[in-house]
Amino acid sequence: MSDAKLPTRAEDYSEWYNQLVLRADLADYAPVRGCMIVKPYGWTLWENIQYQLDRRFKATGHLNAGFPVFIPKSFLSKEKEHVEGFSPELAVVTIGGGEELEEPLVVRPTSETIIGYSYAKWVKSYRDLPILINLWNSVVRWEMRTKLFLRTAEFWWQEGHTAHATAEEAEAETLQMLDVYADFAINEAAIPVVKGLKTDSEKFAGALRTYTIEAMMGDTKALQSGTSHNLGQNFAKAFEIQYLDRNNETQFCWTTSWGLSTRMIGAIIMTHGDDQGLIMPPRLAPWQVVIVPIYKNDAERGPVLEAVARIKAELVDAEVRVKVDDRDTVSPGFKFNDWEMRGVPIRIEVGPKDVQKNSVALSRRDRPGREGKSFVPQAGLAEQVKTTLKDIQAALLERATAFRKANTHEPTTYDEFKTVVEKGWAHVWFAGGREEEARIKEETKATVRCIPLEQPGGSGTCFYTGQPATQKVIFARSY
RNA sequence: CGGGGCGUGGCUCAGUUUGGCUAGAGCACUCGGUUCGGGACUGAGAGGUCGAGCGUUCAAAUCGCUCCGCCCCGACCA
Repeated sequence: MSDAKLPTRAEDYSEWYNQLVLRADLADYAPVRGCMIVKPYGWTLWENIQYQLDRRFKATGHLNAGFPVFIPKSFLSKEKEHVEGFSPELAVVTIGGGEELEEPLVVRPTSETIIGYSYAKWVKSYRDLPILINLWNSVVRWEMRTKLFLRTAEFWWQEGHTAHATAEEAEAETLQMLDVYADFAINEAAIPVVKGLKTDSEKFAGALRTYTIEAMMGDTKALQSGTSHNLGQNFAKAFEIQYLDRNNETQFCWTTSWGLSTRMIGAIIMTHGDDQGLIMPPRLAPWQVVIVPIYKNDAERGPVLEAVARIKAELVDAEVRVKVDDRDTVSPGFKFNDWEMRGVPIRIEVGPKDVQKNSVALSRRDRPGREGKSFVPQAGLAEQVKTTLKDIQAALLERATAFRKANTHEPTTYDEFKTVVEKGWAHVWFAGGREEEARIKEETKATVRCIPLEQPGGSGTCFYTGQPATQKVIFARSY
């Protein structure tokens, strides 16, 4: 497991990340190029993410459904931009049951097309609308360069697909789900995000508009952490999703789609992790508390384990997710480092002295070393733990927000801009288009992450073209 | 697909330049003993077609050719 120190983030951020994912036991490499195996500890985190998203989807009227992993190849071609966007990264099945297939099947890279096919069958009348469906599944995109959780050939996600009678409704849905993502990121994952609109060159293939939540990672690069697309009538027209309105006139639907993936796990790692390892936000942590029993001999062992069992039961009653590390084969010191690597928010040590004094040692993962360690009475421990978990959750969000603020700059010239995007975000007035974006990317590796929904108002001078600009955008290097 | 690097026990690597003894080390693993409040110590043990194939040679991890795989950098991306 964890036998030595991680490289520090300053030494080699990429290597820090790679080793952490493996050593925190989140995931492993698969025998298939670019694919990953999500291990139980990582999958439990994903389940907690799923639960928090799913309850929000349900609360906004969506239901889950299952759709096929195979999509007829011809479906992909029906929407022009969509096929252009996805063709290069498709996995295609040409043989089934030993026979060459009449029509090759694409392993779904996303389900807009097969959804379009189905919705066209299901929608006849304005009374059938809206359709509000979400899918929990995995999709495959044959990526050139992969990195665990951030970009793999197969990844797990949810994809919501809705169909509406009007453009206004579709836009409202798109923005509502963007809000759901932002609320989830901020309040569950403790990751501050910027809600914004993607530029044309960054939007989803086939969408009218793409909205995004963008987060700053520990190396100041940006990570697109969730997207919500207003598909307009593009897919409705390609798949003939039509209905009769109140006036008995045929209309095309307006559709949306929105997704958030296991990439969020990468975001959690890179937002909160430190040189000791992971720091799990308490609300999503697989284990919120780990209890390490400490004893020298059999005489001490009994009473200690008895106290541990009692404390565990109290925490479980208080609905705290708690793990007792009763491994006899490794030392307490090893366990401390191991669980710090894995990011458990609170560690409780129970030793002979604690048994005598009815106390425990309680350590907060967000404050390493002595500073985060205190000795607290066993009486009222459950309440103390719940309060501390809330504190940690708040502290993580606060720290990440301060970090983002400290690394977001407002350059006004291209020279300043070039320096700034080496090590942070640039929040700038911008009047350029596709061509300017491409040139800036070429020269600085930075791209427009989004046009934030929250705008200062007024106008300014574009840092690049010198033209008057009416909006500020965020430029950054990204994953 | 272009440029660079690397393939030796589970992992990290030494050995390859200059071919030559039974292919080594550390970590991890198994069994025993002592330990246990910040990554324990010790004794014994198990584990290797040296990425694959062909060739050169008395002799190949080591030299040559071919292939395969992985990593890094670029072009593409939730």
